[in-house]
Amino acid sequence: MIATIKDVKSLFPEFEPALMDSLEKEGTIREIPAGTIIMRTGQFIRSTMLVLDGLIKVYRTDEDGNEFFMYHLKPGQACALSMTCAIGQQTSQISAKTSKDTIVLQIPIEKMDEWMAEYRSWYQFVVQTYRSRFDELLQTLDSIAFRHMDERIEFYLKRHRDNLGTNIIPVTHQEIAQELNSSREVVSRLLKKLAERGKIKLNRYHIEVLDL
Amino acid sequence: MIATIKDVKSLFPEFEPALMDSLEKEGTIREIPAGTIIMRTGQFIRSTMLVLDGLIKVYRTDEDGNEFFMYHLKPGQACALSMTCAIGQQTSQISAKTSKDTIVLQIPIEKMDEWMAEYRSWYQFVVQTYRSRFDELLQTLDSIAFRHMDERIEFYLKRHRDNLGTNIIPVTHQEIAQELNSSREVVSRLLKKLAERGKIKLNRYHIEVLDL
DNA sequence: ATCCACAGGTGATTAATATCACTGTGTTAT
DNA sequence: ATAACACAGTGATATTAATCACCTGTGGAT
Repeated sequence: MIATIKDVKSLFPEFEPALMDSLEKEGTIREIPAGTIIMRTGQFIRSTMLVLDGLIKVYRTDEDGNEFFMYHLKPGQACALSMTCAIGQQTSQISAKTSKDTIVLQIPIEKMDEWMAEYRSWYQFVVQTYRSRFDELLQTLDSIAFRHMDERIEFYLKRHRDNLGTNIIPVTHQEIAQELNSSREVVSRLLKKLAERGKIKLNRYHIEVLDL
Repeated sequence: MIATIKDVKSLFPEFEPALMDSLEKEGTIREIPAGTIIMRTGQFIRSTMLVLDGLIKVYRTDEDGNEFFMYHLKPGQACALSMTCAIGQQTSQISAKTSKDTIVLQIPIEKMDEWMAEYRSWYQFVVQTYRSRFDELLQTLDSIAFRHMDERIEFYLKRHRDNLGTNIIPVTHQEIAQELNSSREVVSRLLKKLAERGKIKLNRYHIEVLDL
């Protein structure tokens, strides 16, 4: 436990000491195994989360069960879900799932509000979080609005490489297809072309990024 | 001038009196004719804006000059641009353009920050603004990710009807095509089908929404 | 050893969208 | 009045993506 509070300090170096104390007092460390669905449909959020370790995948779902990858939450980032779920969505929803074993610091939602007035560093962090989530969502929008499927797949792989911190992306063609709202066959064929151009190496259960 | 401050009161009824005073002291009323580009590419933002009257269209552009409609800003809403432009975008950018003659209250960006700590009602407004812009962007993402062009056009028309407050949408097929990143011919053909199904009525220079 | 589920490869076909070429029809400028 | 132009309609064709059908290979589970 001491160890994880130390982690908070190194992951969020800009937090002021008083805020660190409050975090230690009010926050709860939660360990979540890989593959756990943290959030599904428009369920009410009772807490906000700081990611300390691991990786969380945030995606959009529609009423027919289709999915669409939005962005990852990495250590040092906050779950921006609490800001979106408060609004009543009519058709589609947001879901979140751990991509790795993940450790989060859970903070009661009312503290989040209190601290905004109290701690300048918290305020700046929250605003920064809104901004960067918004910006990432815009990049996702760009890729789907302006790019063809092959480029979207490249973008998908780049993001995963960067966020996973490794060139080995453990993902099946089926999963990519789902998260880009395409079909496995299309993804398979386009991946093959990328492999032919030497950009990636295909393997069963994972893809190695060579040069993107 | 007195009239417009009154407008602020009725458009933002939740603002506390002290905040209203500050707004009157620090804010500048600016009148912008329809069709003015307020923001282009990632230019630095020096002020935030409250929309008092009119309508602002916010859209994304890419390096090839393609556009993509994101959402409208209506009276009573704030320009969320200030939150996105701070981040250095690499490829794409945000632009904003007045769809009607528009009146905004311009606020120096540093006040925006100061007031967050000072006025609870300002804080809540800003957070609410982030949330609703995010939510609208998600709806835009949904329509492009999960829907075909005909449904996207319907969604486009619905939004415009609601935000313009009239069934007469003054827009050419070419403009719709641009904002959905499609082509005029495709839009024309799909609009014709919508008209055949009695959902809209086509006219030169404008479209009348009948039943969507 | 056999069966089965799942990853993935591939050809054939269809659907959606984009592009090209051309037409007509009002508006505006000269 | 007429030329120039922007808006819009439409057939033909091309491209991109989705769907269908079917196949192989691999790694359990029994």
